[in-house]
Amino acid sequence: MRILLIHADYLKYKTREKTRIAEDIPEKMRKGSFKESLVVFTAIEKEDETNPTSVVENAVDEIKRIFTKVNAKEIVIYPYAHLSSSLSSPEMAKKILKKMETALKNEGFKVSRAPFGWYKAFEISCKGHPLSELSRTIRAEAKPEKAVEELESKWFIIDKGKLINPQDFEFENRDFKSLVDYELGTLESRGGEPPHVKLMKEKKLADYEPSADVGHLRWYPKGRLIRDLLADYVYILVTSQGAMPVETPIMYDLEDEAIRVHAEKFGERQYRMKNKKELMLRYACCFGAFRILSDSFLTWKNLPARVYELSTYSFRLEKKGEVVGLKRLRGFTMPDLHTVCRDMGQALEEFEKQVEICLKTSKDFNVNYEVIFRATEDFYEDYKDWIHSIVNKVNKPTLLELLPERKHYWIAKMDFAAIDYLGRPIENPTVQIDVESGKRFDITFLEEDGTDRNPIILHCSPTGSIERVICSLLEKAAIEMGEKPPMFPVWLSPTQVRIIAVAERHVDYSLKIAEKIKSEGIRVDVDDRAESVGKKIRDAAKEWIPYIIVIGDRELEGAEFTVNIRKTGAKKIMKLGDFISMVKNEVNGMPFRPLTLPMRISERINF
RNA sequence: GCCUUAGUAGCUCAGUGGUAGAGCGCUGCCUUGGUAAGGCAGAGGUCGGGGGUUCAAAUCCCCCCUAAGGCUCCA
Repeated sequence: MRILLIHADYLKYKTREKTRIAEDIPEKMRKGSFKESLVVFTAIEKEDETNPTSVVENAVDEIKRIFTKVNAKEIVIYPYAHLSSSLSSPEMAKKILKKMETALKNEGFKVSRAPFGWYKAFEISCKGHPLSELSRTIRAEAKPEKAVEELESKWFIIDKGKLINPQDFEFENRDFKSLVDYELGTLESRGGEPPHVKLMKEKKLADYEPSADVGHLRWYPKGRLIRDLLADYVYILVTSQGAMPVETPIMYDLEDEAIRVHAEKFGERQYRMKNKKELMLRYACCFGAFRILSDSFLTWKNLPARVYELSTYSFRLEKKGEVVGLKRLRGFTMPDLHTVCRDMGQALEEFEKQVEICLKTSKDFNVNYEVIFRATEDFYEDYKDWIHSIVNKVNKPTLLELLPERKHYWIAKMDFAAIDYLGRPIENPTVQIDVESGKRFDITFLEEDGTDRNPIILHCSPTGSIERVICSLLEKAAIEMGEKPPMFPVWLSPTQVRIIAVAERHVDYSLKIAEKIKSEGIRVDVDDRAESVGKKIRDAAKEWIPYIIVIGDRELEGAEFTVNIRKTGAKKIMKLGDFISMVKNEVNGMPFRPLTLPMRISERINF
């Protein structure tokens, strides 16, 4: 709180016009006139909201002290926003100002208060003696640190239906051991920059954007193409499961009680912005989805109801030192599926389906996930059999965390993590059972018996953030380097087929073949540069292109092509039709988008 | 956010007080080639930004920005 104290001969004010945040006042408060008074211009600040009682106490003490010193006759509290650039909410300000007034009255002072939120004309005559103008910053006393001991989680490994103490478990798999060590805080980190950072730049997918905030990336055409393909992938995946895509705003008004409470739980990691309103940038799609659901008329017949949004972007003000590459960003894109469930039975059924789609993404990306199931102890006791059946679906040892009590909005969740080159987990898909938000966001549905109920809500991101998916793919490639040629899955490769024209006279024919391949829904380009064949092969390999076809005199005459297949390193002589079928078979069922770069690579920008 | 380290051409880096460098990439020319770098030439720099010390600063000092590593944290 900031206050400016003026010892005045007189103060006169008159209300002119209301502002949006004006308090309702009785007629007699519309103007005021005071003599020999201590006028306290007051601005209530953001930080006062955390401990208003203590701020009021401290302010009252200070005002009392000065009042006695200057020997004034009465006190006037005058709201004056201009003393601070970090104001509290108007509601809180009104509350605190009134509390100050009451507290001072209770101590026997003659106190008046000018109305809050009005444009006022005023006239003041300052006495001009040394103590007649004073400014003070009032703070809440430092809150004694809460000595609440955090209850510790219990950790187990579920393997073939048995609970095993992690210390006694015999690990057969590097990734799972890394995950367990990381979660239990015993991971010995090898250190070093995760290799995907270099790769994302080298492959011209993405780069840091120094002119934005830390942790916001620029995406080049190839990276953008991969992002779009992944977005298409998740869209098809969730809509095939009955999800309804929506789109909601990226920023929310903190005056909304439910949003504020939900946001406070997220702590300091929010982006906030303030002009007329105080707004927060969303850190997930929950707000938008919940607002749609709470404004909808839901009945038991509608449930389960699945609402999907790809958050381009979600914002989290991660600590600077923690932001790295594609792994931890301040602006990222996350598929977010919310499922409204009638009761726990339905929630468990849906949870199971969502675990299945999370596992499917592992197959489609060809990325291994290790798995953690987290639940409160109560939930574990009540649903032990169900948990074990879910873990069975995963079909490998799974880490189990049991929380002594509910800390967050969920009572159970399953997290899937890829493991990076350095052995650290990249948290990707997740499914969570939320028992809190239904009530908090006033989401209700009409039950069969005619009563209104709050639903259970599942949160699910079937892939984790798009950036982290790409991160996992690059980290996996880095791990495989040396053993085999690193590459993306063919359906995600920006260029799927590169045609190399041996000499200039082969370019026209190369382009003709390329057009044919392109018309089959395959991304193809032509290296028409005046470079040696060796050089062009090398460059294509550096781009991790899955298939390379060289076209020279031989191909001009015959009907067969030599194809370099990256995955196996094989050189195969094929007819064009057979080649096209082979590629189509490889990308079968996966989304397709055309190449968004010039077909002739001599025309390309070197990003 | 804290501690440590770094920032020189588009990229990777050399240069420790005295004329701004190399390789790759780029542009042009020569070469028209058959499976992982053909040859020659040229362009390209506010040496991260600002301030200071000095006759003279990429180089020494201070502040800031950005990045990396570690710590801590991530419903």
